[in-house]
Order: sequence, then C-alpha cells, then structure tokens
Amino acid sequence: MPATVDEQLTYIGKGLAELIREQDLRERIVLRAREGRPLRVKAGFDPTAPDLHLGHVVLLRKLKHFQDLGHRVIFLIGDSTAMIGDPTGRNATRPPLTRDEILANTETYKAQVFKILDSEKTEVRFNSEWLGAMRYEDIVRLCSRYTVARLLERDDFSKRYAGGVAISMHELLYPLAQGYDSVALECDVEMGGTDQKFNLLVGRDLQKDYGQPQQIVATTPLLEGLDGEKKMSKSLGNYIGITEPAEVMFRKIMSISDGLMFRYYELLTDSSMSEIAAMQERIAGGALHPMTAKMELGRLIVSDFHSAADAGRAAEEFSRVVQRKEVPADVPVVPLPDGVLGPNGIHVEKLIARVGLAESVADASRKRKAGAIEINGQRVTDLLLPVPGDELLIQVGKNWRRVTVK
RNA sequence: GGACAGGUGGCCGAGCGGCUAAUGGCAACAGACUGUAAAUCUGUCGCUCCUUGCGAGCUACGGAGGUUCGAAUCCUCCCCUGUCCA
Repeated sequence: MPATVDEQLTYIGKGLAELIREQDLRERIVLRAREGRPLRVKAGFDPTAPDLHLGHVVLLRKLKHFQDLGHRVIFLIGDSTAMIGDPTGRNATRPPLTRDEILANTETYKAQVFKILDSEKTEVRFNSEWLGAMRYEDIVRLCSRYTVARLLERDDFSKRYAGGVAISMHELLYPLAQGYDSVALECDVEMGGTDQKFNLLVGRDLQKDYGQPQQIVATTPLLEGLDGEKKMSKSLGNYIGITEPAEVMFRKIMSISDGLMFRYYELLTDSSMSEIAAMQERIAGGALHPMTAKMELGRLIVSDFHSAADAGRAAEEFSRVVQRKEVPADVPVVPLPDGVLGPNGIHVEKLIARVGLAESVADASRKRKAGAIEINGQRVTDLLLPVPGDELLIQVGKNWRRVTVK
C-alpha cells in the first residue's frame, strides 16, 4: 500500500476526472492522520435504481481506493432526495418510497456494493435521517443560505432557464439537500460522477457557511457504454450489470470497440497508465492482437464480480461458442409447447415464438423468411418441419433452445 | 384569466381527406464479412389467424364524440406540454 502522502495522492488520482482541490486533499490527509482518524468519504445513491452496472463501478472502485488507504466510506442512500430526483427536466415530484421498498432496495445495494467495497470500512446511511426531520422553518433557513443566481449557474438550470424550459421550484432544492447531507455527515470528501460536480460544490459552500471545513470534491468520468458513445445506463441498454452471469459479462466486454477497451482498462482495472500505454503500443505495432488484449480485459473484469475460475470458464465458453461457433454449454431446455405440432409436422414460426426465440409469431415469420433459424444444424426456411426425433436444437442469432419432443 | 404553438410507431421527425401499417433518420433484429467488435453491404422492423400468400382479420397517429362512401389529416369538447400577455 502507498505510504507517503505523495504516493497516496497518486493512488487516488488515477482515473479521476477532477479533484477540487488537490492541495486541500493533501492537507486533509495530513491533518486527519495527525488526529488519528480516517477521512469520511461520501457518495450518494438513488434508492430507486438499485441495479448497478460498470458505470457505477468506476466510482465504487475509487471509493475502495480510499478504503485501501484506511479511510471510511459513507454510502448514502438518498431516500429523501429521491422524492425530487436529480433535476433533468421532469417537473413531477416522485412519490416517497415506502419504508419496505427502501429497505429492500438497500439490501439489493449492499449485495452488489460489497463486491467492491469493504463492508468493515463502510457506513450505510439514509438522508431521511436529517432531511426527513426538517420543519418548514428549517427548510426556509437552509434556502436562505444560497442564492438563486448561484443555483442558476448549474449548467442544466442555466440552459433550461435561457431556453425557456420550465424549472420547478422543488428542483432547485435538490442541490441544497445534497449539499446539506455533507454538512450533516461532516464529510471530508464527496465523490460523484462529473455530472454531479455542481451538487458536490454546493456541499462545499454550505459547509463553509455552517463553519465546517470544506469537503474535497472528487469526480469520476462517466463511463461510455457498450456503444462507445453514450454514457453507460440501464435505460439505454448499453450496460454491463454487475450481477450478470460471467458468460454474459464476458461476451458484452468482448463486444466493445478496440478503442473503448483502453478506456475500460483505465477505469475498471488496476493496470497503471504506463502499462496501458505500453499495451497500446504493442497493439499498434502488431506485437499484440487486440482480441487477446480484450480477452484479458474480460477476464480481469469478470474476476472482480465472479471467481477467477468463473472468468476462465466464461472465456472458454466465448471461444467455443462465438469463435468456433460450437453449441453453448448451457442451452435452456424447454418442452415442446402445445399447439405447434400438427398432423403434417411442427409449425416452425409458432415454435420459435412460443419458445422465446422471437417476440411474436409475426416476428418469427420474418426471421424464418430471413433465414435466421437453424434447427439441428440445418437452416430451416420451410414453415412445417417433420418431427426429426425426440429433441430439437434450435438457434436463432445468438440465442439457443433445446426443445424436448418426448 | 387571455392570445398563440404543439401532442404521430422505442426515439427524432414527415404526412395535413383516399394510392398510409403510415416517407426519412437513429436505435433494434437477422444474414454476409470478421479478430469479437467497429466499418461496410443486404434484408426486416404492429399483432393474430390460416401448410405462408403481391392472403384474411384486428389494432394504431393525446382522449371522447361528430362530419364523410372514406379521417393521422376536417369539426366539437376534453386532457397534456410549451411560449407570450395579465
């Protein structure tokens, strides 16, 4: 582990988008070390979306780095701020989650987050602890500490204001509430994605106003999704979920572009920047095949969420199925659905649809006519299929089914 | 409260009485190529039924009615969004 303050700063600094300010962090590390207590490092999460993906992992890994240096992470669940939702132009308030929903989501979070974080050095908190206890007077007082002009500096707000797009009052409360979290928790550091920068800075301002030392703000880059363009998000479908099976993760990693691979190496693995640069050179010079490098990336990332053995198996499976086009190991087995077997054979379109290889019979019809269906290794374009035996091995694109005819 | 603009398929966006299951782009899905991808090319891209065809039926252009042989397109009311005025 890094020992000197300089080494610690380098360790923290890798893969960060921005650190405000490095000098403050240096001083805070020294100060807390002298006091013999760890830094309190906060990151906030929305309790409505407990499905984490690699985009979140960039942040979690960085929090882990703080823990590696002996610091304390506060995993803050924004159950009160969830009622607002980080402003994106939606003008509705969201109904508060019930206690049960919050607890259930929290458990889901814990199961995922502690794949990365050290639970011993993590404090899970809810901002309803203090925000929920605020009275009207408290909220007015909090609001009095910030000005409209400053809130409008936020990129999102200023654009909307200039463009004549509505900004609801409650949206303005979000940065204040998040900033107040830092006051309540007396944070030394707050982390978030670059899109959080404004909110994180409000925390600094409020802390100063409340007579606290200002938190250091550290932002992580937004990880590009599988498409290599937009940020990774579940709603865009370009994500790798951290609870996905090893084979699925591996295959998704292998599908990213060569260029994106280096980005993933940087933000999702422990490889140093110089190692990554060296790899880039070897690939450019033809000494290393990009596919080999990507296979290695897949193994590294999958190992973080599954065992190394699982990662190895996933790599094997990938080579077999995708590269050598062999039959996958775990083809789902389903019985022949009712109503697809007529006197003259099996109705292929209905079969494909009922067995989940097409969205509808109409879709199955298209796939059949497009020549996408393979049964027992034979491309099938006929509508009716004579019953060949007691089992059908069906492939449509990347998906497989084994149908037992009995 | 008033004036105006607008709500179309997963998204963007045409259409403004029939030829429209609805141009085009993106996304998606299949096929070819490949290093796995990207790029490129090809095809598809509402649902159901029928042994499948330039087949039949159903549903669809914010909602409900209406005009018409016929409406996403015209009319009425309602809902929603935005701009401006008060």
